[in-house]
Amino acid sequence: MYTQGFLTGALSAAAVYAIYTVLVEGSLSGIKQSSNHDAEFHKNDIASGEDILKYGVPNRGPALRYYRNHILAYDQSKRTPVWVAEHLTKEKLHGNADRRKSKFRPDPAVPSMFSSGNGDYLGSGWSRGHMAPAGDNKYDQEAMDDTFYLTNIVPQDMENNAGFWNRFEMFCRDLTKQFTDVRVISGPLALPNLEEDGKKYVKYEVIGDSMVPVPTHLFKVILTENAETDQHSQFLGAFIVPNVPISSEHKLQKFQVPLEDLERVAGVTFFDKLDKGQVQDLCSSDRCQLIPQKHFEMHFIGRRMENAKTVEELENIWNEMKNKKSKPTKDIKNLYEERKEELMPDRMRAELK
DNA sequence: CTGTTAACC
DNA sequence: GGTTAACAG
Repeated sequence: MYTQGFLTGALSAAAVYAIYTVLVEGSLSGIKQSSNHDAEFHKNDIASGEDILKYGVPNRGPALRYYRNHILAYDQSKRTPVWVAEHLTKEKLHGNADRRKSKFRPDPAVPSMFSSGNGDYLGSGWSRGHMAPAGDNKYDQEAMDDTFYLTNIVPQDMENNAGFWNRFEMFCRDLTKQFTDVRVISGPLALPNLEEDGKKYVKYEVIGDSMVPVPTHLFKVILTENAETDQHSQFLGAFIVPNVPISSEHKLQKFQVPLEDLERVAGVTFFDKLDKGQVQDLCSSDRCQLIPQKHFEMHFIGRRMENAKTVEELENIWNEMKNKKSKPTKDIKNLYEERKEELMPDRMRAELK
């Protein structure tokens, strides 16, 4: 397609035909055409793989790696995953696994020359973004620990990671409330950019001594189904999100793309064995709503209030929120009053009486 | 929840 | 270096 476009754009139709006849038919130079009659000759001419690969195949391709609760294809030349697949269920989202007990570290199974290190990310300006989220593995500490291997990590914009992408991951988890099975495949992309000279270039920063590529975009493919009900209704959505801060004004659907478009740029097909004819659009019926930014903020303000150790700290959180002009919800206000009462020293309480 | 940085032994 | 505490979206 590209070749044809290039040729017809640069040359006349007659010239194109001339080139065609030279290359394919060999009519002008008298080159003997190869035909099906020669097939046997070529067949015998094929070298034996045993000979060529006597000393093994180059071990540089994407390799499948299996962990407790996710599987990924790892690109050793980029020190990042190509894709990471996981299976979300309600059960896996509940438990006592604590991310504070986990540490980012290289997967010991990956040769160090093909692995990134924490030092690559330190001071780089980019955060270590999980592809399989830690929060999807509350049921098991070791499964959560697995997600902290750097094989599962890509350089990600901090605000994107903590904000939009975070809410995107929450959205995936919330889907388990409607569906028994949620399958998610995530990964980095390096997409071409149209530059001033009118040409497209793939350009990305690399960080640290390992030169870890900073993806221009991240993708997710989500497939949901209900095993319990007889209806085979499955829903699928593919998304490409730029690796930059994304304001809460943007809806998730803005980043939805046809699955094939993603597959084309990712160089991978997803859910190959799925009968796509039966599958419906995940985002139909208004199903692709991220949790509202306000609820998102209030959730963490609530957590901070619960952890506040002094009245001053509590007041600071309260005032900080007010300064941001985000009005507290009723729950937050109740929590504030509650904590205030709890943290109030006995003597102060006595003085009030 | 998502993370980083600074300080410490 | 590994762990802890404080901080930020």
